[in-house]
Amino acid sequence: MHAADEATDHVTERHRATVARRRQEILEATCEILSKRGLAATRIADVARLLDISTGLVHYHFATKDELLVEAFRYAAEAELRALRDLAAVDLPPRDRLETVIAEFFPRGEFRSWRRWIEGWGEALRSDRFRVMSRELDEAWIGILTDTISEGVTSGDFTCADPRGSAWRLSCLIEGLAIQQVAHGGTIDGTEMRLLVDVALAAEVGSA
Amino acid sequence: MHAADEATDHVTERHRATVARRRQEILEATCEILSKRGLAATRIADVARLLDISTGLVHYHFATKDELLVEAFRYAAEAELRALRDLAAVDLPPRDRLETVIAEFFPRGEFRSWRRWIEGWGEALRSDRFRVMSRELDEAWIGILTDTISEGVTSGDFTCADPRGSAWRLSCLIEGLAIQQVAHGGTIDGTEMRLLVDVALAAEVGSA
DNA sequence: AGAAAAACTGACGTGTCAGTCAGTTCGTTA
DNA sequence: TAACGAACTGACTGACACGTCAGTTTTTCT
Repeated sequence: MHAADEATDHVTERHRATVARRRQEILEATCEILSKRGLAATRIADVARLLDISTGLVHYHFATKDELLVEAFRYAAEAELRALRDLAAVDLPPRDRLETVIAEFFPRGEFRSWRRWIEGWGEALRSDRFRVMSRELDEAWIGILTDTISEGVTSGDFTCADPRGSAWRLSCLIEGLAIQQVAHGGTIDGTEMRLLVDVALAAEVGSA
Repeated sequence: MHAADEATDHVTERHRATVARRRQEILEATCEILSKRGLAATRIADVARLLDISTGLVHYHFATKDELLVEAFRYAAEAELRALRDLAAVDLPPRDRLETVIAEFFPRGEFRSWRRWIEGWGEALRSDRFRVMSRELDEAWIGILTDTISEGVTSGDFTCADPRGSAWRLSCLIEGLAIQQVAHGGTIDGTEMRLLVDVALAAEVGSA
């Protein structure tokens, strides 16, 4: 049991939360179980136990398990997206901003986020709701990356004929590398991965 | 129900197959169910029904469901790898050979293979057996790609400082794009994807 | 205070499936 | 042709987990 990481203290004030508060608690707990046990092995009973509430209460807030999972997934992904947007809005030279955004996207620590995404893709193969959500969020991320590159082109810091194409290539490259690191484990480590991306980055937007 | 695609006629000679033959039949049937219903929804009863045999017989050949799934996955992946090796061994100019190998790797048709891989990565997050297998096979593919590029460098057809690095980048790029196409569906189509890869390809090994 | 609504419980119904096992059929060998 | 073992059956079980529901506790409204 590793203690606080992405720490959100569940077991807040005892009893009788508002709907909004409870929903959020349940979503956060679900994300925690989700990244620990995985999508297939996540049970409503696990979520309930983590919050020390009844399984009935989970169903009181979320009609079906599928609804709970989609909502939890979206909850986590939107938080990440907000963080990314904030980083992209910081007032820094284009190259530093691009660097910051990419660093944030890179797999780190326990890979909680990437584990979720990898399982999400699998789920998206069958579930319309998952596919639509996963796609929307991924496009939002590509959008941020495209804008960051475009601004660098405008300011003259980058040389790039097709910012959107470059954004797609960089994004997909990082996704592929993340799979190697997170799912396959150890084939490629963080440093080597960073090196591979930096070469591509130089080819896409020109070197510093 | 679409009829023959990747056609292998199950329901061969009735009754009393040899162990080897039966195992193979079961593996092929499992692959079929796997790409139709997905990993999580694949039941031993489905496999049995497809072959018109009892569930007991499936367990007679494969002790546990997990064993069946790993073996089926490996069975399919090794077949693909053999096909890829054959293509890489064909006597063609380096650039054509690289083109052929990459084209084979690209998502096509119903994406059966890619669907399997995407689900396999999810499974690899939890199962050691899946992780090891998935990683081995992916490395084998990288090996083929690296060799193909290296030979082109030796022959003077390609300009590439780091064939292995380029192979990793190209492979990961295609994986990422495959996810977009197969899991997200429609964000990017085959033509656009091909274009994105061609630009990267030119950057990695020089243009024709 | 009393009533009504909201938040919550926990036991239970129900369906599902992996895996078991005692027994049957078939091919092979002696 | 008898015996033996490999291939195979299909009914059964044990466990599990989603979702329901009748009832309980707490809060809010009048």
